[in-house]
Order: sequence, then C-alpha cells, then structure tokens
Amino acid sequence: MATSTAHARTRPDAAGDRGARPPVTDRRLAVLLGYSLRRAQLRVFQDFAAAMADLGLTPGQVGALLLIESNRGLSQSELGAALGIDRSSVVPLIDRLQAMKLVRRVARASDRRTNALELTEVGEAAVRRMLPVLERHERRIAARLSPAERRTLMDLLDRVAVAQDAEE
Amino acid sequence: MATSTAHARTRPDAAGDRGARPPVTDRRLAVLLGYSLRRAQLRVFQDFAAAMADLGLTPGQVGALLLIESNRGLSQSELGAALGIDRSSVVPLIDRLQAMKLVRRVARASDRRTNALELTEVGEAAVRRMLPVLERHERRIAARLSPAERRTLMDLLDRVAVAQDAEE
DNA sequence: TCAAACTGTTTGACTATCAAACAATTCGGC
DNA sequence: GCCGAATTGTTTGATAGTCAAACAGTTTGA
Repeated sequence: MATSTAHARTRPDAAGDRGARPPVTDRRLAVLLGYSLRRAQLRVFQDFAAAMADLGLTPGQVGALLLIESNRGLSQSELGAALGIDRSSVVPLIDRLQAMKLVRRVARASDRRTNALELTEVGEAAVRRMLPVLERHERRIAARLSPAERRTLMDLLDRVAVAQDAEE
Repeated sequence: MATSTAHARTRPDAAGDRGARPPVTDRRLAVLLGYSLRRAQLRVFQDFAAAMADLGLTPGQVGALLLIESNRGLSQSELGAALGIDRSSVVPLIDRLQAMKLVRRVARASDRRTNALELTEVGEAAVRRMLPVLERHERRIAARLSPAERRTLMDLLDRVAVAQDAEE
C-alpha cells in the first residue's frame, strides 16, 4: 500500500482532551465584519431560498425573472452581467425557465446574434405571485429592526459594498 | 433530431429592441436587505480570499486554522459544526492542511474514534503570519465607516443573523 | 472588404457541498 | 456486564454552480 499520509494519525496522546468545553469559536474571527456579514447573509439567503422554493423557484431564477420583467428584451449577456455570472452560465438558467414556460427567447431582427428575453403570460403571473412572498420575506428579515435601523443598515452595507476602485 | 425546445427562439420581432439603455436592475430587488447584504458580502469575501491567497490559503482553511488554534484538540465533527459544514466535508479539508504540514490528527487515548486536531509548529507560524493580513483586510473593508458606524453595522448584522426560532 | 469583436452555445473541468452507507468504537439502559 | 443505539471518521456518489476555452454565426469599424 502507498504510504498514505492522507489521514495519518499521530500516536495516542492522553492530553488535548478538551474535557471542559467552552463553545467552539475564535475571537479573531468573531471580531471581523466579514464574520457577522457572512452569518447574516447565510440566514437571509436560507429564508429567501425557502420562501422561493414554495413557489418552485430557485433564488437565481427569481433574480432572472425580475430582471427580465424590468428590462424586457435584454440579451442573455446583459442578464449575466446584471446577475454577476458568466454568459455561459446563463444558458442553462434560461433553458430551465423556458422549459417552465416562464420566459421566451425572441429572435431580434436588428441583431440576429442576440436573444431578446421576455416573460410569457405565465411568467408574468409568476412574478405577480412572487411579490407578496418577497414582502413577507423582507418583513421576517427586518423583524428585529426599526424602520430607521433598517435604512441605516442598508446604507452602511452599500458603503461597504463599494469597491476600492476609485481609491487613493 | 429531437424537437429540441431547449433554446428555441420565437420568430423575429423588431420591437423589444431596448435601444436606449437604462442600467439593468430591478427596483423590487434593490430594495431588499438581502440584496445589499449579498453585494457587501461578495465584496468582502473577494477581498478576504485575495488576501489569504497571498498566503497560499483558502478562506475555509483560514477558518479551520484559527479555530484549531483557539480550540486545540477539538474533533473533526466539532470543527465541522463550528464551520457550518458537514463532517464528511471536513475530511478533505484537514487532509489538505495535513499535507501542508500545518495540522496534525492526534489519536486520543480516551476515545479512539475521534481525532484531536492540533496545529504543528509550521501551522502556528502560519497563523502568526496571518494576523496582520487579517487586520489590513478589516481596515480596507471598514475604510468608509467611522468606528462608531462599524460597531453599529456589526450590531445590526448580528440582530439580522438571529434566526426566527423563538418567534412571536 | 475584411479583421476584430461580440453572441449564444457546447464541452470539460473544478469546487463545494450533502446524503448514505460502512466499520470501529463508545455509550446507556437494563 | 451485555448489547442495542449512537457517534466518529471515512468513502462513495450525486448535485449545483461556476468558469474557461473553443466554435460558428453575425455585426462592427477601419
């Protein structure tokens, strides 16, 4: 057999027993903004995904549907840019939505390379059904915040999100 | 060939041309806390990942190293719980860190099922080298926030992160 | 006119994750 | 003490999401 150092175990050691057990965390991690950010984002995403799963949609599909409704006729590349994913990843996403009869690829006379994306009737109905679900989601997320705190949080987050592009 | 409705295109349509181009977004999405949260988290994560890549480590590996140092002798299952990943996902993570000589699996005399995880000398040195990088990362992230705003943001995020378990 | 750029697509790879099953080991109730 | 139930690390297989590179068809621009 190969000298599998893969999961090698050092010889037994009575110490390191960790008998008493303070909760497993790390001070230096817990003090980072990114740490709180990650936990909050995880919780929000899970709530969002669960809410949308009730409608038979994934978060990515919801984003695509809303963007297509607000920007009727946009191309797949534009959609990808807005979603922050590669245009090659847009293909199976739209394939799926099209199979569900929610979205149409419309050939455009003025530029035969691109597909103009549009919602079908069913797709528009799905968006309408989606809106109250989004509102309830938002209310759950902000349940422990006052309206003013909610605004403050969004403002601070948006400032964090600004890349250091135009720096100095 | 199968009637591939996969990427079917509806017949050409001169309209839907989207000639003038307001930026591609959606009002209903941009108004959600989760939207700002996601953007901020994305930016922070990218900065974090880039900073750690300079040390030859992934974010997950950094988390594991810090947790192991702060909780010497913890088991793989405990580490997985602290990181929020399945214990079967811990295996390749530790495999990798062990191959890099940063972590040891120590057999424990008191319970021969578990591996007690410990940093090696090299691992401790890596953690020491990591700390100033973490500090610089945090300073970049909070660059546009006053110290008070930074505290406020963490507080609000932590309140959002609290699950709705004990509700109503 | 024609090279360069862009579009949607296909293919292949990679990462991260979980679920289920397994043997070894420990625990708990009796 | 005994023995079924629970736990640990591991393996294997599946899924999802992503990108990079290459392609043919199309448009643009010099």
